[in-house]
Amino acid sequence: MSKAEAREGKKEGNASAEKILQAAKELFAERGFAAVSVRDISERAGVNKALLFYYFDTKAGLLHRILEQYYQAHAAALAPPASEGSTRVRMHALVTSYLDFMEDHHPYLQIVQHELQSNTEGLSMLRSGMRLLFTRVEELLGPITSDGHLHVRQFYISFAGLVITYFNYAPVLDVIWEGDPLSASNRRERRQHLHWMVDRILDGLQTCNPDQDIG
Amino acid sequence: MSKAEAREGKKEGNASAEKILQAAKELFAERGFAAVSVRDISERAGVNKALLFYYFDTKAGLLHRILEQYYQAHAAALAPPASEGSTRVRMHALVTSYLDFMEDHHPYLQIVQHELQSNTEGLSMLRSGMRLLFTRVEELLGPITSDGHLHVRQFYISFAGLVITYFNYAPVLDVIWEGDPLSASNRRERRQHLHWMVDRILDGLQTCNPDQDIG
DNA sequence: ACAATTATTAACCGAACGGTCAACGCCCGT
DNA sequence: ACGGGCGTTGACCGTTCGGTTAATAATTGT
Repeated sequence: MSKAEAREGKKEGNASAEKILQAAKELFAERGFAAVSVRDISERAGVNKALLFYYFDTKAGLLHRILEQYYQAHAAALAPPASEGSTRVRMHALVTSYLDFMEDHHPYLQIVQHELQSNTEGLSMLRSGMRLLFTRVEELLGPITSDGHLHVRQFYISFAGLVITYFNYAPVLDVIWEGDPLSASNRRERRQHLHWMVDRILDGLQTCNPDQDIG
Repeated sequence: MSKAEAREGKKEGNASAEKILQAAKELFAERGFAAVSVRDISERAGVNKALLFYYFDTKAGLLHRILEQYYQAHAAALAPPASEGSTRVRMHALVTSYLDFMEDHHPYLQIVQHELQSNTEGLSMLRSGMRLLFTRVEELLGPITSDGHLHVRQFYISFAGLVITYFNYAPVLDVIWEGDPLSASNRRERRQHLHWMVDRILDGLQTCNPDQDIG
């Protein structure tokens, strides 16, 4: 066990460590892991550069810690808030909580997107986070899809894509949208559209077989 | 006009320049712009490092050139292949050609995703590329959506998200899929699902008003 | 009060970075 | 045969990188 790992356990809530984490979250999201230097982070956090290595062994260790926190929070946010109600109601609740988390943790998606392209060890964490959401969708859709679990994975990645892409492409959507795509009214419009999409998909699942051949 | 810009015009098809472009495409896609050094690129291309600055003024200029090529190719790929047929048929054709391009130009999406997070000038190119695809979707869906152009932008980003996300998350989908998500059979399964989604959405557009309030 | 532990700092390190430059081989028109 | 571009090279430059270290300030247990 390294010094920094031991430090994590004891002094989790240290003020300087928190400032470093916050600064690193922002910078990794803005420019990506490789484009951010430890000097950048320490300067924004207002602490000495060496402190970063005191609390987190390496620059990569800092990212690791950040992703860990986010995945934990994401898993908690997707914990069954109301396991009552119809599949349709629970599906809408799932999408809503997914959207809420994205809006409340803006750097999260950007860091994940960056991590997706650089083949680091962080991908294994992403996998386990994904598995959780997949399980939830499987619970909801598995019983009602025509051939059970075979196609749930398709719906899973489709739902995730519908939610994620809007935030992912927000920096360049301003040419199509009026004003900031992340403004309150535009986020509301997006929410309405997504819930409409969920309903159309669930309608289709109840009346059709997704196994048709089109081309 | 810089030396390298002049060079681009004259000796576009130079063998060494092409080797550099190819190596850079691969590496930028694998690790992202910031994580790749010009030494990495020149080594994979098998040429001297200084040649990179001879043909492209800077490392950023090289990325610029690559994106330029890809956007040109993407625009061409989405050119109206068959403007005949019903909205439904043309919509399926659009999704098909989008999928084709993604499968044929693997580094493209990865480079774009990286560019999306780093606020470089390259974003303006991304915007113009986006506008083209949006115009196409607008032609197809505008006339049949209940309140015209107001919601087309929502469908646009939704369709794009459905197509893109699968490739974007491919590196971590292997835990949910069996085998490589990019294998021929798995790509075929994804295509079928997407065409089914398109049909369900078009069904909904013809019978419903997307303006309902759900929350 | 004081020793021990913890937190913080400035100075420093070798390596790698993007980029420059003078020179060299090579082909080609004359 | 030879002079002039073009393509190519290795050696070099200043800067910045992630990371270390020894010393010091602050806090804590007794």
